[in-house]
Amino acid sequence: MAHKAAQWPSEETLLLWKREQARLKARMVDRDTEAWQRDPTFSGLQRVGGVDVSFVNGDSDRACASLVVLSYPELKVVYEDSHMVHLKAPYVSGFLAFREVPFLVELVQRLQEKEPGFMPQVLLVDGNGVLHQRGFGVACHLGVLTDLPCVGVAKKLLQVDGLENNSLHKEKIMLLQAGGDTFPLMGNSGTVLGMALKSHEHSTNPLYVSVGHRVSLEVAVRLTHHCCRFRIPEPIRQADIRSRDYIRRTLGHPGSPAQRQERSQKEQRPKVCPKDGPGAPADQGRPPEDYGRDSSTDLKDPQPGFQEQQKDQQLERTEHHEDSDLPPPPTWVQSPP
DNA sequence: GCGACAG
DNA sequence: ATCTTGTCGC
Repeated sequence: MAHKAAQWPSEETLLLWKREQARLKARMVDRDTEAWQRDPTFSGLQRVGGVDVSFVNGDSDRACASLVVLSYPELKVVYEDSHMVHLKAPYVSGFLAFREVPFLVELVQRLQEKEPGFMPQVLLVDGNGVLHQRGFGVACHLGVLTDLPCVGVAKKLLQVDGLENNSLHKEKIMLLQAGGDTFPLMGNSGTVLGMALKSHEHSTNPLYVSVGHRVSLEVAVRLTHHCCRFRIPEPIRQADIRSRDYIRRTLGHPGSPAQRQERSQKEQRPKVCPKDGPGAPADQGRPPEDYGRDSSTDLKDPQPGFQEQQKDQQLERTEHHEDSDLPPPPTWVQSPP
């Protein structure tokens, strides 16, 4: 009995969600607040985090949430925490945070409690920041709730405030030459909501970078670019790779009975090396029901459009084997600062 | 009915 | 987000 699939939120729920976004938005800071952000070389920046949530096949509510921390500028993984979760809210464009953010916050809290020395100085988030229907995407949401500097990095343009992925936009993309090239995403309001970034020399489709929290757009873009070994910034890419890997190791392949060894949620190994697995503290057993917001399901159809995206991904596949392998990993590879 | 739709 | 093999290119 899989937990029932979430249903489409009621209008009332959507109203509450919008109100929550407006409330939290008042706390968002859209400028640089850290010393390293002012430095041309980001001197002082040592840890960059990345978060992602990967899903289980057809299950609309089972997923693996991952938080990784990479050293900067080496971009080596120094901390990892992957964790199976039960999603309670459906995906609704404009409300991604209500689906994923509770689990991302939990990952940050676990890090704060167990290895505060590994707390990232900035977090790259898979999704938008202020480039959003109401100027408060998941990167802003996570940033405000954790008070960590956050950058929104989306792979597709969210068409809001007059922004359109039309022929004009595609022309601008074609004009991007070298990795690091950008063009501003100006909404009808005249505000620059974000930047399209050619993140890699051989990358066709740009990334859409926007401010999440406690960072300027300029720094957000420069940092994102400096984190790209491939099209997707390494912190997000590693979080994605490891969360997907965790699912494959834990659930095995759907069609093979040999992999029936399903570890239930107890098996979640937090991180640090002490061979003595601390197991689950005691927090994930009973989530407060008054999550307030939840419900409903929804799935999107893939659109038969561009085939270029796969080109970039293939480029990554051909070379990512250098670090994609991780046995039952000891989470971090460096000594605490 | 048609188009849009971060992850 | 997820489903998947081969294929082309350096």
